Amino acid sequence: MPYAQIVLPLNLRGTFTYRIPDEIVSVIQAGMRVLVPFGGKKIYTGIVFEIHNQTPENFVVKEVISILDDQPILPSEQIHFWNWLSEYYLCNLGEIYRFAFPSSLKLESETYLKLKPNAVIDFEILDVNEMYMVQALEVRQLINLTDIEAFIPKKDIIKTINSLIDLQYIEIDEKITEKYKAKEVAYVKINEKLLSNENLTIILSKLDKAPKQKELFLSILSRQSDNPENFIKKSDVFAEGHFAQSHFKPLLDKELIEEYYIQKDRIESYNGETEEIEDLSEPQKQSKIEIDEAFNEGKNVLLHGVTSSGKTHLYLDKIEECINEGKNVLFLLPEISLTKQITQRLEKKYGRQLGFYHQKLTDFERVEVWRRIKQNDIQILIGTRNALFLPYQNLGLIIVDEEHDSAYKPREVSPYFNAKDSALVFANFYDAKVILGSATPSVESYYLAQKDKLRYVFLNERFGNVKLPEFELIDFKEAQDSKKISGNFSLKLIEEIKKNLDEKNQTIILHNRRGYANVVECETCGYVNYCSNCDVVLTYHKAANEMKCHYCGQRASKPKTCPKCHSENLNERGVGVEQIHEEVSKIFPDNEVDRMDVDSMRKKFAYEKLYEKIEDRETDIIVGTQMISKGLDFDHIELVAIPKADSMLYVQDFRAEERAYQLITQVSGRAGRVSGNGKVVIQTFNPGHSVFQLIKMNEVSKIYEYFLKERQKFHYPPFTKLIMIEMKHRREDKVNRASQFLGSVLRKYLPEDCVLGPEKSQIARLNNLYQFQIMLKLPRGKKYEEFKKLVLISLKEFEEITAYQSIKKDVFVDI
DNA sequence: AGCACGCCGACT
DNA sequence: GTCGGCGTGCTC
Repeated sequence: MPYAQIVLPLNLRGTFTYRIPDEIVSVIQAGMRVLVPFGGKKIYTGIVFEIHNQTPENFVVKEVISILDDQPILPSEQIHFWNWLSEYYLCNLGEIYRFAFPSSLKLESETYLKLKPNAVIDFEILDVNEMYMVQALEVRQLINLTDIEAFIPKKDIIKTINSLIDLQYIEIDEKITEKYKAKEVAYVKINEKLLSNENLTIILSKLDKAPKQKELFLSILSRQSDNPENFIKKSDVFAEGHFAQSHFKPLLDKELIEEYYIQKDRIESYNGETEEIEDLSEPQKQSKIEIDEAFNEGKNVLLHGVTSSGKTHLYLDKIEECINEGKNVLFLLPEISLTKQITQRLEKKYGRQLGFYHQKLTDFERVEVWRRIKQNDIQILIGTRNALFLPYQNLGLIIVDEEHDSAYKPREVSPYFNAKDSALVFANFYDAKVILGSATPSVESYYLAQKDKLRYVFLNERFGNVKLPEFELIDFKEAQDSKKISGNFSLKLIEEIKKNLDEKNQTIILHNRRGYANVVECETCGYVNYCSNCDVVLTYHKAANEMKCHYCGQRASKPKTCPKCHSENLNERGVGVEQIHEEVSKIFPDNEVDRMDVDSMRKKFAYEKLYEKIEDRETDIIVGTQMISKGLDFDHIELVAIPKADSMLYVQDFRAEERAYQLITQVSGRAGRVSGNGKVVIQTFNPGHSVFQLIKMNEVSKIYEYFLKERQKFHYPPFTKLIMIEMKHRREDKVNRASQFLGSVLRKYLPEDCVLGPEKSQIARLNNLYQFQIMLKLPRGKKYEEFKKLVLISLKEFEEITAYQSIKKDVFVDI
């Protein structure tokens, strides 16, 4: 007897077994969607992962209700990929399913039923419920599952439906159940019968009493005769504002014109001219040869290209080759805002072969891309991490741009997978190649390259041999002692900025902290303003004049006096980007100073407006957070200043120094892109710090040697594997006890030095949930697989304790 | 995840 | 007396 293992869109471990009814056993395949009953009355869209003949023993199996696809919607590569993801990242298949599928492809109980046309119903054999159902369907034709509850007891619904389906009396309406509808565009044309009729004058004279209608008719006629090949969009006719529906309708009624519809893609494709890619420069050609060699040896590539070295140019070249071989390309980016530039370059060449996929698309747009990929109608897909789940037919190359970016593994949305690492595995299932590209590769990728797990290709020269910016360190302590400062700026730095302004160049100032002041503290009693939902101090935002929690988003007004002792001595501590912006505006009152951070960019088109201002050189100085390190490719930025560089280093995170290096290098890449005279000034209390010294020397391999040595010394990745288990509950004692228990279970199976904690998370309470975490430091290699199995056993043992089931538990593999 | 069941305190 | 809070158990 055939059974199917089915994945349901629920956060539950594993797959569920269903019996396959005889009628569909010949057509059902892995990767198809099916409707199945689950629990009391719910119906879900599941995905067939496996078909087998093993009769399950410990439970009563239910039957698959129906199949939704006539061929698999998921290719087998995706099934392998999902299985790998769920094993490697210790997450449930259901979570992956939810994340991977546009929601209109996952129907739930909103499923409609209807009577089978031509069904001859024998009422004699029906029971009461079946009778009700058939009668209701005769009256209403279509009924969704929820409505059926009105006349049939919940527990009998599934039984009734199944038996009526068995009798071939009713069926599930797939056209209705598919929530997705193609977008249709209205077109108009002159009624064809008229065109053969030469007597247009008579027709026109009939319209004399309705001049507007006549005008409209003539307008459509002239469009049509001017350009007989072109279809006339209805919206274009109305666009000029001359005509309204009230002129249109009578013409339709008189059968002078016709209206018709054409299905259209929701996402507009580029229809302009396509052009060829320019030739590669000599250093780029060299890199290309190295990439080709690596690919021939079956190796993937880490392309380390300094800022403005033209990595994109190389990508384009490899994309072209891949397309010519008849294969498809996936181009991954950490975030949508970066798609613009790459798109502009690609769409000129590939036009409609190009597709996009990211979190900002509407559900219907996603389905459209999904289908085009399935039909092999898109050769190049540009997208963010969720684009890994599209049903590619023939993938040949994956490019992971800005591979170091932490947006590839956000901690907010489950499943918690790293898109960069997953891309390497995913590509393998298709026998495709991967290029990881960055100007500042992650330490982990660099290490893989050292071990030749990835081929390291270094593009050490800016395009056109433009010089990299020069670095200067300013000792702020010394400047302070000799009184050569003004606020947060040394006089020397002010001088540098002034010089740059005099030369009519633009300056970027990086300060990676939002808000105006980090803390508002009462000088008299020491009171600080905490968020009421989180264990976090509120940040003062002067521009919005409010206190904000950067974690839960709570806002409060700024207190004028201390809420506790009513003292007016409120002290603002901790410098935010707003304060730096204010300071710079005061130092350079005659110049245009703009701020760029999430708070100032929140308004619609704020980013676009500022972008234009910078491009038109209306802005002289841009003060911003890490946001300014991405995408600001302008020709006249010559100076990058980092007044408080130390703030980036002293963060409680073993990657803090790596992040600081990446951020500084990325921002510095904005300077002197054309002139080669770029300069970066770093102000620090600690100019002797290795990170600053190594950046200044610009000896890339030494920087990575330094990072790797530090990581090895303190047993951090890539020398160990980290798994972090975070537990949350609104009652502190409960989550504390639970985490202690899980800690003890883990220690039972794993060596003592592998388990750290539990301890309170850095933010002990977030959104009113108390948080505790356990860190697992596991060895690499074979041992890791072994230990991870033990972790899984521990987690299962923990889950068996019913008292702890209300605890939210997140597992982060490779934190 | 969702839903039913069952146990306790706050109400008409 | 009942309504509804949420802790617990279960789903192929």
